[in-house]
Amino acid sequence: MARSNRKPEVDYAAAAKRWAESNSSGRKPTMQDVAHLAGVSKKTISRIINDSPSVNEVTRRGIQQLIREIGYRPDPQARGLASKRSFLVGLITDNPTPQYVVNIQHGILDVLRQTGYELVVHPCDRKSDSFLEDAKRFIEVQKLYGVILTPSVSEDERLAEELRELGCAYIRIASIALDMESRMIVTNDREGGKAAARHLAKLGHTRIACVTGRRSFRSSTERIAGFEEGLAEHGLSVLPEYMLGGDYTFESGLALGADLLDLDPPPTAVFAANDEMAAGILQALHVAGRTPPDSLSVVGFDDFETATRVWPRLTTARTPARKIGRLAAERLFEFYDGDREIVAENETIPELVERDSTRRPSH
Amino acid sequence: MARSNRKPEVDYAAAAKRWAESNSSGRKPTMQDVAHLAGVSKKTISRIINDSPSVNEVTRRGIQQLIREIGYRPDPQARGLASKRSFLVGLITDNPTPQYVVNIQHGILDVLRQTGYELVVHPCDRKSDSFLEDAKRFIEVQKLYGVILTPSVSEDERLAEELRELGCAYIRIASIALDMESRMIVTNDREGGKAAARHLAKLGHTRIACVTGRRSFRSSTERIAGFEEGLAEHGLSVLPEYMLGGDYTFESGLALGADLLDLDPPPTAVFAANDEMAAGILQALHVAGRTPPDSLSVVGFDDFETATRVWPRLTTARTPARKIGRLAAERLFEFYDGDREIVAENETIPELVERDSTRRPSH
DNA sequence: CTGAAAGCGCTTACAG
DNA sequence: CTGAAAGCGCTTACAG
Repeated sequence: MARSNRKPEVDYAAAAKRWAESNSSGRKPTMQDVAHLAGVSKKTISRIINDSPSVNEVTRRGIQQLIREIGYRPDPQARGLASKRSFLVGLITDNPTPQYVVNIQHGILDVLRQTGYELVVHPCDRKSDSFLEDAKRFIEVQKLYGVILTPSVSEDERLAEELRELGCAYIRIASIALDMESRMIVTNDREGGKAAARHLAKLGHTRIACVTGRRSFRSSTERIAGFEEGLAEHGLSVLPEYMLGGDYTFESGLALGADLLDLDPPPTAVFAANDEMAAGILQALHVAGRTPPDSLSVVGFDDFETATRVWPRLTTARTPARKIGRLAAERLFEFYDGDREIVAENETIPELVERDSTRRPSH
Repeated sequence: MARSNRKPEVDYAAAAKRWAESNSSGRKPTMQDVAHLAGVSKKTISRIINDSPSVNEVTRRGIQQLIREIGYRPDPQARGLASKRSFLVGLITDNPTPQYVVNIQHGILDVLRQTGYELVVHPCDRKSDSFLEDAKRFIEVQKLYGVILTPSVSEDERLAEELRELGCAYIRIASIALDMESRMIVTNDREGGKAAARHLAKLGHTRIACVTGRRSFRSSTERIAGFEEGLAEHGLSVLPEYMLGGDYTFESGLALGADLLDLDPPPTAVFAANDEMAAGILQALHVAGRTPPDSLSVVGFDDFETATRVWPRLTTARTPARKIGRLAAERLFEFYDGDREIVAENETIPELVERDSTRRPSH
């Protein structure tokens, strides 16, 4: 049984067996137990679970095996207390679209799973007076490992500033770069707007309306700006009176959809800055007895469930929310690892999905 | 400055001032600091933050004020480490409807906000081999204060058993009582099904179809059973060949909606066990060139966003998800407080919302 | 590459 | 009603 390496003194398999036999009570092993069984100090076990490079390779392998066999799980609370940093990732959102939020969550969890980190959700109201204070307390008290921010909280400069002061890693998901590359996932909504415009222009539309989100939402201004750029490529533009201001809700789409019908001459197509408003426009048409896309083509943005539930099914620019969540989480961990090179993507491009809500203008 | 009570020895306001002056570095106060300033032991501070009754009232008031003034926040990690219980509530879900999940989350957070507890989300796949093991590790490693389970994981007896063995408080949200009262929030889907049946019967429908969810989903069997009970009150029933088996997805509704059109004689109304399938049926009708509810009335279940996005807007039985989440969280904390009397509701009744997808049969 | 000592900020168990 | 001591399970900072 000659070993090819030194350090044959410790038989880790036997140690595991010893533990199993002496632990009839089913007590969970602690770092102390592992250290004792392996004949090393706690510090060495600590180095191993923290992936410190300075541990003898043979020792490391053996102890990793031992850890697996006896089912040792480091206590996140103890680690947190000692290191002043928890194993929790915070997701701060103020986005009202459940489909977006849940998909982002799933994307983040795709990365967190099996890492020992958990996701703590924190919806908030950015307009509340205590917003900043609440967020600060949440981050500080929980000693979050890092935070992921979705639009529109991601656009809040004061919150980003606060995070930096607290020394908390964060990733901002937004339609344009608002921060250093290592802290951004950019969704490039402008390109999605462009794609929507090109699609309508190619179908032959010329009298085209827009329903925007609030001006304070960067995603909306980007989507609309992209749309206008795309139209301009074809020598087209949106007349000022065809530019209607919504707020990303279905209800605003429903109300503005009715307004759209009163426009003279009527537009033959409309681009809504998100699917919820596009769905509202479709419903307004149904209420008025129209059968879209007969007299009006409608393009949305996001491609969440709503897009395929409505009739006709929406042509829309897709926001790949789950992927965005995944990228954000990957970047968060790279950021913190510091020296590892950043290789993950940090940008997504919306892709236009053509369905039944758009067709050539009928005349 | 005579005080009406003994214990005038400690001037807490002065103590707070002293802290503010001596703490120019901005260090967060710890329990030790508070104890020192108040001239008591840590144990007394501990009693106060844990609402222990055995503290002198005057002392308690003064120290609570002191705590507020110097901004002391107990460290959840340290508390967790010492007490072997974290300040985290887990939400274990395997429900694919984002609108449900997000609303439940919001309901739970309505209760958790300002308590210091945080919500950790844990979507899972109940069919996975490692499901039970994963859940166990999550609960154990994080030392969760408690867990809230939504359908269908809430229906898993092995998981409930596991939770009991781990000594972890839990609340099951389900359509019927599956556990002791203190561990259940019952949604009574059966009543919703009944209401749907009565509505259709009153409109004069007699040839009525059903689209069910999977038989393994209790909510579906309850909804359908309630529906049949409601019909029976009016001497009606669903013919076996009018009973179609879906799986709660939009896609299954779309496929079965097409099948519905081939039935001879055709039904004049259909009850789908959730909105997603009802939306699928509506779309199948549109695809076939029908204009519901002309030839077919459709009733759904849930009243999530989808219900009002589709055309015609769905008549449906409402699942008050946010309220359900709130009740579950309230119950979770009562359960743990032990001796407090349980007064919160533990049951919700779906309410029928009448919209445009149902009308009298046309003949 | 490895370890001994001290400490993170609380609670527990006990004593009075 | 209150407190002194020990300990929860780790990491840090230092030393070698």
